[in-house]
Amino acid sequence: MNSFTEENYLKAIYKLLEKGNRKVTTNGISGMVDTAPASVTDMLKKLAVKKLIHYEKYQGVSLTSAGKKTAINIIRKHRLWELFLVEKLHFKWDEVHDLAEQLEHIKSDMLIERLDQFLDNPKFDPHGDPIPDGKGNMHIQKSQPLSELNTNDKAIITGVIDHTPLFLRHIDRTGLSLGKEIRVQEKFIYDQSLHIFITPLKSVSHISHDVAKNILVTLKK
Amino acid sequence: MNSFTEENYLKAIYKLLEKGNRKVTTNGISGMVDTAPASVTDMLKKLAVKKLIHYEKYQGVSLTSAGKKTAINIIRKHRLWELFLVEKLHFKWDEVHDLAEQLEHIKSDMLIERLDQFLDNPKFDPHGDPIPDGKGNMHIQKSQPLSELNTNDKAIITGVIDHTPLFLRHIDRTGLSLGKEIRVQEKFIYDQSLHIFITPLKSVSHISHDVAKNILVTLKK
DNA sequence: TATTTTTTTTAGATTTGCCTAAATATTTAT
DNA sequence: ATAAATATTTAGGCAAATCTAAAAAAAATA
Repeated sequence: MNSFTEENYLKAIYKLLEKGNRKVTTNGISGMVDTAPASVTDMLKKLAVKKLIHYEKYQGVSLTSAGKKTAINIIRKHRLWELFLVEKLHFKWDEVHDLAEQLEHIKSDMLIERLDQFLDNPKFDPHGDPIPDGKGNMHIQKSQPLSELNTNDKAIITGVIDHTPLFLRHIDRTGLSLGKEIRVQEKFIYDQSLHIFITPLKSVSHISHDVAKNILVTLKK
Repeated sequence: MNSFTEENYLKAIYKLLEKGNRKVTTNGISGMVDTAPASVTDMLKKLAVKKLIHYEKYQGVSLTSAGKKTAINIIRKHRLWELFLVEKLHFKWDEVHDLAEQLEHIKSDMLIERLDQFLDNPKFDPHGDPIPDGKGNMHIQKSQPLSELNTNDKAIITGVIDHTPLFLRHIDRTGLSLGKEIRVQEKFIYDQSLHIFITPLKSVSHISHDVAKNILVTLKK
């Protein structure tokens, strides 16, 4: 059985690998788990002994298939709990991260199976991130930042890049939310900001480039 | 903030106090938390410094009001989670203890508030034990062991004394369950076993004294 | 009451996960 | 290609929670 802490390291490594990095660095992990690099080195050795990561001194790390499986399972648990909190306990999408961070470490396969059923085998969490199934498979949506759309493009909001509560609460104020259909009414050349028509609300929002970069959409042809 | 482990000690002490003991012993706690007496002594010192218990060398311990409050809150969380698992995730009543033992340590007042609401502010858990409210108050049912009933007494099953899965599963096989109305059809002098008529099922179960001692009922006049 | 038994505490270690400071590798820049 | 900067690892320690063995106190018994 892996400890709470080990699980957090594996999750951090998984997320860094996912973000493009093919080899993950000690410093990178250090930032992610908010722990001194020297401590990270200690843990890497431990995870290597347990065959959860590939690790060679100074060469960075990657996940073994066992490590990847563990990491994905934690992400599965995290996202299921987030959805539970939002959908059943009526938390807001900016409030659930830290709580799910605790709940994801509860040890019980049966619990997660039941939670999954209870939520009707959901494919996406409240931020639009895919929820891996019991085998680790997940639906990848082909999406792009809202900032890449052009005038008259139609799209659906499918996710966010920035997951901070500050950003999420900001989005709430714009009228945008997951699943909403939108149309780019105008894209301003000067600052790349956008006038977005939100179809179901029949209203228009002005979105800065900084915000648009952090919203993911799927184009509607 | 108290650690996972500290919380378990407080809960153990609370349960021992509840069971009649007015001063709780090191050995008693040791058995409860499954930890060597020497380790218990260490922890007691720590809890005393934190003013969660009253402790004097060799004199046993009791809870301060802060300690009691913490203990009751953990019990509240434990029982709410148990009910959630049974009622919403369809676990059986003999399956939820260990899981709730993990879940009870999740730190979030808001989570518990919401869970409580989600479950409609329940007063009792799946084993008939009272769920303390946010202020620590709980409904005490006046109940007695089934073994104390006499022929023709009518009663409702309201709880169990033995909480082990083995016992709980055994009860399931008898047809008895929480809330069921029963009548003592016959009490055998020889071995104190009982013939119990289960009103809603219109069926009769033979219950040994050992089992009857561990079932709690409320008399119907 | 004196002695034996039991309970509790102290002492000294261990493990996990973390730290800082110093040493060593690697990378970047001149 | 060498020097400077950065990244990583080693070394030595610390705190929490645990252990075993031994000492001390309390309780039970003769």
